[in-house]
Amino acid sequence: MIKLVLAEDQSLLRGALASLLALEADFEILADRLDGRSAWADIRRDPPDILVTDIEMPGLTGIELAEAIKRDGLKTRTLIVTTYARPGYLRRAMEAGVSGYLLKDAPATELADAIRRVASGERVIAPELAEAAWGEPDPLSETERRLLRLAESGLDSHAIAGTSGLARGTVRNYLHEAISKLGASNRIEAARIAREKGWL
Amino acid sequence: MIKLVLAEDQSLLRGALASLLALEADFEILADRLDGRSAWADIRRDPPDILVTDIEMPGLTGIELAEAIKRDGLKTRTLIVTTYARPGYLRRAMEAGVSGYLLKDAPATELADAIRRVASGERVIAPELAEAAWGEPDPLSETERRLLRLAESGLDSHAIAGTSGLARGTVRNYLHEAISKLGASNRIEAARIAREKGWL
DNA sequence: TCAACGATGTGACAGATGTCATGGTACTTT
DNA sequence: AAAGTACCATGACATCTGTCACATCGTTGA
Repeated sequence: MIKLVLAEDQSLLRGALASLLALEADFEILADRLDGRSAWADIRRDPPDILVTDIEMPGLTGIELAEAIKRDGLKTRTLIVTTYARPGYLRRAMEAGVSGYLLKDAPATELADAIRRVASGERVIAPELAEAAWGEPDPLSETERRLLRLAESGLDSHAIAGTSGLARGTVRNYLHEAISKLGASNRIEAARIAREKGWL
Repeated sequence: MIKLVLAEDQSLLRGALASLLALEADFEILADRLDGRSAWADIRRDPPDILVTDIEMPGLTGIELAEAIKRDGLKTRTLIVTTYARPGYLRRAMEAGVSGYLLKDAPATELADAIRRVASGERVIAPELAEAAWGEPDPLSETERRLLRLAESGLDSHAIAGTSGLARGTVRNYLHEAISKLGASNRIEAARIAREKGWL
């Protein structure tokens, strides 16, 4: 019997998956949660064999859950199920020691199969991503990432300086660095590129 | 027997919903499609009672499907199921004559219920949105919307002028209009606001 | 200790952007 | 016919942005 915990913030999908997986004779669903923090409480109390989780959730992200599991040395293996085919996400997930990374574009029938394979110790990566995993590494520094995020929301250099405690000129220097690293021609394009690659 | 067509581009969700709905004794799923165009072919050939559809899909959007159904006078009633709680989307959906608008945050059990209510002639709107429906109307002209979309991707005024066949100064005037209508302080913030409200 | 390095900051300049006044055309409404 | 309402355009100006050279300061490694 493979014991599962589900973490997914889209209720419709979570409910549908829970019903569907519950139909499989060899699965037992211990809990389904819509945020990372309550899922973590469940996992800690009674570690399941497999955690099936989204990445972007309120509270803790799926990747942070995987890191916590690794840190505490729990037996639980993590299977990420996400919308985003972004190399940066996959890279961070691998570093966090996840055992599987599927896309929500995958056919539903593949999920049960992937869960069984992960449970038996295999590693499952969405084929679309298998190669991209070894794509370019994230070139951004933490500061550049932080400022790019602020710029993305429409703040100007002065406002960014205010909220980040830097000088106006320094902000422009960092954004300039980000722009040139990403081959963009302005901060907007830079933010778009970084987001597409999963670096934001 | 309620005949259904499903249109949803996330295969995992589509598959899970199809399996789940197929379990209901009074539902019959005629087709499940991942793009608007092939769903439209199915609907035209043999109009179902209900179309359950996402909004953002390749080919045709769910709203465009609803418009096509209305235009051709088919008996099919449309139930939108989307991630986006944006007043603008809801407004456009209502204008297209949809019978229901649910969020993917809704519990899975609500979907079958909503389908039955729509089939019996009721109108079902996600409660979170019932009020927002009467929110501010979209203040943007088509041109402003178009240029805002281009600006959002990081093109500068010159590039936008090139791809849209306008003069550089005209582009800035339109963006200025959009910025002031939306109470933003630059084009980036304007694009963000418009997107959040569902006007982009 | 000293050099190297990274994070932060300044000043200057060209070019892009936001703002405003102004004017033209075409289409609709009254 | 007159007024109103998009739409398209130009010119001018202040401000913001992107770029670059250079300076400061603290930490780290040799």
